Amino acid sequence: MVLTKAETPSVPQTTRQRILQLARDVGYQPNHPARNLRSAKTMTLACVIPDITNPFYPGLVRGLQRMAAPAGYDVLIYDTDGVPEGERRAIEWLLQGRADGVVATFFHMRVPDLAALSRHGIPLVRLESQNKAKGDLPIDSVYIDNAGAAAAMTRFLIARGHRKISMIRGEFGPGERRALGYADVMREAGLTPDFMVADAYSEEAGAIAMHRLLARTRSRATAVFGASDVLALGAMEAARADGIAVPGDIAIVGFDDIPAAKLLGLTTVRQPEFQLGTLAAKVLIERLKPRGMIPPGRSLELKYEIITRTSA
Amino acid sequence: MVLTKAETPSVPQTTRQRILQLARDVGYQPNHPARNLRSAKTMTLACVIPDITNPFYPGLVRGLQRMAAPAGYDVLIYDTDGVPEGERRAIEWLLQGRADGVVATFFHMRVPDLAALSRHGIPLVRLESQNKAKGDLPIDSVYIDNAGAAAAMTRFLIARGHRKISMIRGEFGPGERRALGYADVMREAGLTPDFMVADAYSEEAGAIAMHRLLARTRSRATAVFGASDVLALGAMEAARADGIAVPGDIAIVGFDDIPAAKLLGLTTVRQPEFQLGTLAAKVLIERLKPRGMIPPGRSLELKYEIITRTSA
DNA sequence: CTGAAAGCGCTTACAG
DNA sequence: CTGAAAGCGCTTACAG
Repeated sequence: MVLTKAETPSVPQTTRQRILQLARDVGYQPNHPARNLRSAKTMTLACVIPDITNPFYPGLVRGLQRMAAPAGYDVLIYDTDGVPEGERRAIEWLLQGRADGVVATFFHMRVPDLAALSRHGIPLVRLESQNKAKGDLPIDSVYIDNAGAAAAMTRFLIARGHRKISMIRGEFGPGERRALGYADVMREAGLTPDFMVADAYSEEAGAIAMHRLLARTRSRATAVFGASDVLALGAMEAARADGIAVPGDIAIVGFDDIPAAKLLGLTTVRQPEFQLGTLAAKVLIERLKPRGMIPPGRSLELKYEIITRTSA
Repeated sequence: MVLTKAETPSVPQTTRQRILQLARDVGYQPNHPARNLRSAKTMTLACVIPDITNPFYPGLVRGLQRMAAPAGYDVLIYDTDGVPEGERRAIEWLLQGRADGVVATFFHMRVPDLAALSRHGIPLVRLESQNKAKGDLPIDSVYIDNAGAAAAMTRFLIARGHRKISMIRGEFGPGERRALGYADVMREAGLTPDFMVADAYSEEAGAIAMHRLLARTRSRATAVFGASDVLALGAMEAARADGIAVPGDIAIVGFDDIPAAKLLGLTTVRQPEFQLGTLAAKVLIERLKPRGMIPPGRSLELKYEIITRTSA
């Protein structure tokens, strides 16, 4: 009792101190699994992302940890590779009760796929805007306005005089909404959206897409918008390999503002990844507190920022 | 029984199928915490690192996951910030039984600090060479020869005609052995080792150290060896900011070969981080298998490689 | 080989 | 307010 309660009026102070001292001497540590079973809590948060190797995510993870650790939560990482199979596997493991709550980026799973988590009482914070009906599932969202940010960046390029702007995008994930924002602004300006789809959010995929873009003989773009920094950086490398000057011959911009973007002078959209992490964790931990009724899912939007550097 | 055993000779095939189908229909998932308590296993591996935000570590984590997931293990991340307090906290949490085994990089903890883990039956794989006496603790090591690699890189710079070579190093962690390798070769060549200590393995710290180096009026170095890529990249940025050309005015080399090193043409030492991760996980999982006696700690060394690019 | 019982180490709800 | 008992959901060792 002395060990569990913060205060114990009935036990004399000296006895209390003796017990605590003894526990320390003997190296007593409460057994985590036993505690978990009895209290039906794992004190673990899961973070489901495509790939920790993408420099955007480590900052997010640190943000999660910053809030999780003081609250006593561990942080588990599941990489899905942005692939349906990977996302399904993550959900399945979570359904076994490996974590109390989840912060996740899903490229493929839709609300029906995620309903199982809610049914099992595992709250979910998504790192993307809830497109539409999440039914009345208590799923929260923490995100930036991807479409709006892509639109702003496209407007920036147009203002700089670019007319032929191509976007290198991933087929799934955040690239979808970014493509929307880009296409809208292009059409508004009387220009034609032009997409080159990369099959992953990796430098290699970005480089391949860029090579394909550069191989076109006529009507070549004067600016390329990478739907993520990793894609844009791959494109820069491809340009350099082909002897094309950036921004001299072609402008390149990205999205995310990963650390390497600064080093390479990439003009990009800054997402506050650390803040996204802390906020997501906060919302999740709040929801994990025992309470009467389950509040409806909230949507929390954070601000993005256009960072102008030398690549455009 | 049908649910736990892979085969059940006594139960008719049709009945077996019916049971399994029913379990699936009903969405049965074994309860993880209960299983953990009873079997005294958490089926999670912990990864203790200074900072997931340092681009060297995500690759390592992926390597761990690659081996861990198929074996049914989750991967937990603890960031210590390379600070004694952070490392102690990680050990304390692990002592509560939050993971079955640990892969770790400790900057400060020494064998006596780690003995508690062994006493609690939690195996540890360290990502650095065991300097000396680990007693007879069954602690494994997976690493590259940091001193040897730094020596090789220093020889490379000397062969290129450099005489005044400074090293920007972190005070603790892998920088210690790298500094040793560098200093040995310098002295052998009749040159004077020169250190600038950065107070973290971050770009900012690297840039500050570089500015200090560049501020020297006389006997300025012609080459700078960053004890890690992040430090070297910070130094490159500082040089650029000061209008110093790389490699024209000063050569810069690093250590790790993080993804950004390639993009920026940094000459560096390649560490096979993914392979370090898979190997560490393999060793750990092997040790976690129930068996009679506890084998002594093993030391496994992987190969490094000097990657020549344009910065030197 | 099978099935029923014990028990992992806690926390929580409950009787005193 | 306190202390002893029940029980979380499994797995494992054991009797039949």
